[in-house]
Amino acid sequence: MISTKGRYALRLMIDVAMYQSKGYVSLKDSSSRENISIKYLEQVASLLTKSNLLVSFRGNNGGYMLSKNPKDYTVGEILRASEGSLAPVACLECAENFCNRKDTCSTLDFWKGFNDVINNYVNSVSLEELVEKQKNRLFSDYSI
Amino acid sequence: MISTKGRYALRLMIDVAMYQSKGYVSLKDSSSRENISIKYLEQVASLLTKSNLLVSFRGNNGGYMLSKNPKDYTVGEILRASEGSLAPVACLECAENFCNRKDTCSTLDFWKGFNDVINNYVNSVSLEELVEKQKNRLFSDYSI
DNA sequence: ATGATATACTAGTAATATAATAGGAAAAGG
DNA sequence: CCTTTTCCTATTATATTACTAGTATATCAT
Repeated sequence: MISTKGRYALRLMIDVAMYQSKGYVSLKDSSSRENISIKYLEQVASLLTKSNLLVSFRGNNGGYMLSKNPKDYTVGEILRASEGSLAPVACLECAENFCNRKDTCSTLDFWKGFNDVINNYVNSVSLEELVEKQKNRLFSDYSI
Repeated sequence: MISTKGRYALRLMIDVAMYQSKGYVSLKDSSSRENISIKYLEQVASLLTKSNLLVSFRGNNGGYMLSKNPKDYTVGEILRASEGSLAPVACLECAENFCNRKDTCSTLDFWKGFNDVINNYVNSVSLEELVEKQKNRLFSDYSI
């Protein structure tokens, strides 16, 4: 289960991508558009900035911008920066498996396959795809 | 992240499948083979029994057996019985999405795709596959 | 300079979930 | 009747989640 950190991070990245054309996007604006507590969003933004997925600028007219083109982000890197590992079991979190059952475990291969399927999916979706979909949704919104 | 409930449930199902030829498999035996607390394994077994994935028998020479052929179980149903939903986000846990953002959410399609990928994988692996792999591992174990 | 605005960093906290442990009741067989 | 086993409920220590709060620091407009 993905926590609010990862979910908010993804929404923030999409929001920044959609509004950064006019300059740095402040959390005040993002948080009100996305209905997320600004103080909590600060912590999420901090994770993304530390991982160099966002660039921050302090002070008046400050805020955040993307560090690269939306097409060059995968959702996977955004989720891993905010959530930590997406591994379904602890023994697959880092490259080396330290579990002492690893040579006889009846389920390890299954979990490895699961881990691969998860990472293949999140790495196959780009931020750009989500941003374009959302732009189309907003432009074609003829509801009252 | 899959919790101990789901991981132990899967190992228990494999263990029962491997040893049920001689009759009901007791948790005393399974727990010592798998190095899992018997009291905790009781709770896991209870979930599987309530979902009719295991059949229990009380008293002397009692224990658990599978309710059907190993090839007719998917890992998905075992994990869902023990873990609950495997949905990556709460709004996809039940058939109807009650989230009030569902019509404008920029990330819902992504999460739906994620949910599909997860369920397709866990539903594609049968208990039999894991049991056969484990049997081969034990038979070909020439280590001291 | 000063004040408004914004991020950066650290600490605290209520609620919930996890991973057990514990005790006893009920069933079945010898 | 005694042993073995599942069944059921309660308790608990620890960790995680999802925030809230406060303060420091940077930037810009006036």
